[in-house]
Amino acid sequence: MPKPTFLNLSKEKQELLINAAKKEFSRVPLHEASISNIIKDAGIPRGSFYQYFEDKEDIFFFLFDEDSRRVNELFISIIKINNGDLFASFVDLFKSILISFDEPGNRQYIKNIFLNMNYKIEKTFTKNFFEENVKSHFSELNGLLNSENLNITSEEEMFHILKIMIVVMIQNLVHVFATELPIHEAMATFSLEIDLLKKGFYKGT
Amino acid sequence: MPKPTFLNLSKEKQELLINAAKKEFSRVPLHEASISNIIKDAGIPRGSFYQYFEDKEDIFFFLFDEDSRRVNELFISIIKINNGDLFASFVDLFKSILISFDEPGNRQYIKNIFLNMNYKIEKTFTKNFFEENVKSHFSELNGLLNSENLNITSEEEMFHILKIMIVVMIQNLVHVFATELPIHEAMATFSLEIDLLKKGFYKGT
DNA sequence: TAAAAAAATGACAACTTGTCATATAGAAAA
DNA sequence: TTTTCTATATGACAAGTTGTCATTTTTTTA
Repeated sequence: MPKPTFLNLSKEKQELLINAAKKEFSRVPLHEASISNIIKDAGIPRGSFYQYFEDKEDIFFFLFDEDSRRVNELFISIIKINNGDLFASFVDLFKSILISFDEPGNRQYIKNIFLNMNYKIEKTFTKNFFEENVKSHFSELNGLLNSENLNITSEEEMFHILKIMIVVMIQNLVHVFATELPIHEAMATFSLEIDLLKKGFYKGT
Repeated sequence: MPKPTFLNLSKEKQELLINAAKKEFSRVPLHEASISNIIKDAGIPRGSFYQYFEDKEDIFFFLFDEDSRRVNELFISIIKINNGDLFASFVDLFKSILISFDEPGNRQYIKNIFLNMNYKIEKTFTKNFFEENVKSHFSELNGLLNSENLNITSEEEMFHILKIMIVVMIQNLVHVFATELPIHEAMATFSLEIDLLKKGFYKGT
């Protein structure tokens, strides 16, 4: 979380820093990013940076939390369009993220994030779907989704299904960003895996 | 990959370095690890380190590749015990890994790895199950697994099922290591997710 | 035993990072 | 409008890091 001092800054100065940070996080992943580069690019003195943020993780997660919140909003709207169809919604979300990857300024930034998707980053990404502080939010999601055709007996199972869908989607995204797989191939693979999840791995005899 | 010079070293000197590295990777995750600490602990001059390894990633993956190879061997033996039952085997593997986590020297080392499980680490872990250079190995796995009761129509689907099972297992492991969840609770959660995967998310109407 | 190749060594330049004493600006009080 | 107090800005600095490379030492080869 940025310190209050940062929030008191003018929008312009805030953006100056944000842009410099995004540029650095596009160049290299978080753990290789250099605060020196960010302040040089933003043209602010070193001491000021530490007046605004704890460290580079702090500014990184400030950016990323915003990004993942946007993805979540997108997901909510996609679910509505699909009348609560969980599977169709994930396929659409997947495609939307792939398309945004092809937008000019995003490519390296997104790639650096996904190829270094560790616990903390994944948790930030996922918590906007349903966690602790957002518990009420999970209910919102739960209300939007059509669970009629889902093979579940409790809300807990619904939670685990979502968890699995998300991790499978993330894994597919990582794979795409790592191998620069064309969109249509990525879509085919992801759809195949979603189908497997739908029908189940086990064939009762 | 270590340089030839390292492999020419006596086993004792190799272990000296390996142990120092493992100690450092137990203290902090890879990206925070310091070569200075490793060489100080091993009592070798700085230049020597670079004679043996490219950088800290190099020695990290030398260790981790060995670790994940051991896990794979374990997995193979577990499958045999379970007569090729994919689901039972994953549950057993999950439990084995949890138990090894409770062994003294391992705890922090394993935790640091799983909480920073990025693409490269996951790929190293996974490749020993079935990838490119080990393609023949996937066939071995494929031969061991009992696919009679699996809901698949091709070897490709089998590959995707394995991929999903692994990523779900990893996600559960990460969760356990992050929250210090007791083994029995972890087992319950993982079993529940495996059951969901078995029966499928979609209820045909 | 002399020459050539391989390995060991540690000082060094070129970076990092986070801190802190000091300077400056802004707001509140007198 | 001064004075006082508080918040912010600043950049030099200590303490650390990394990878390199000229030299020395050891081992092989001829």
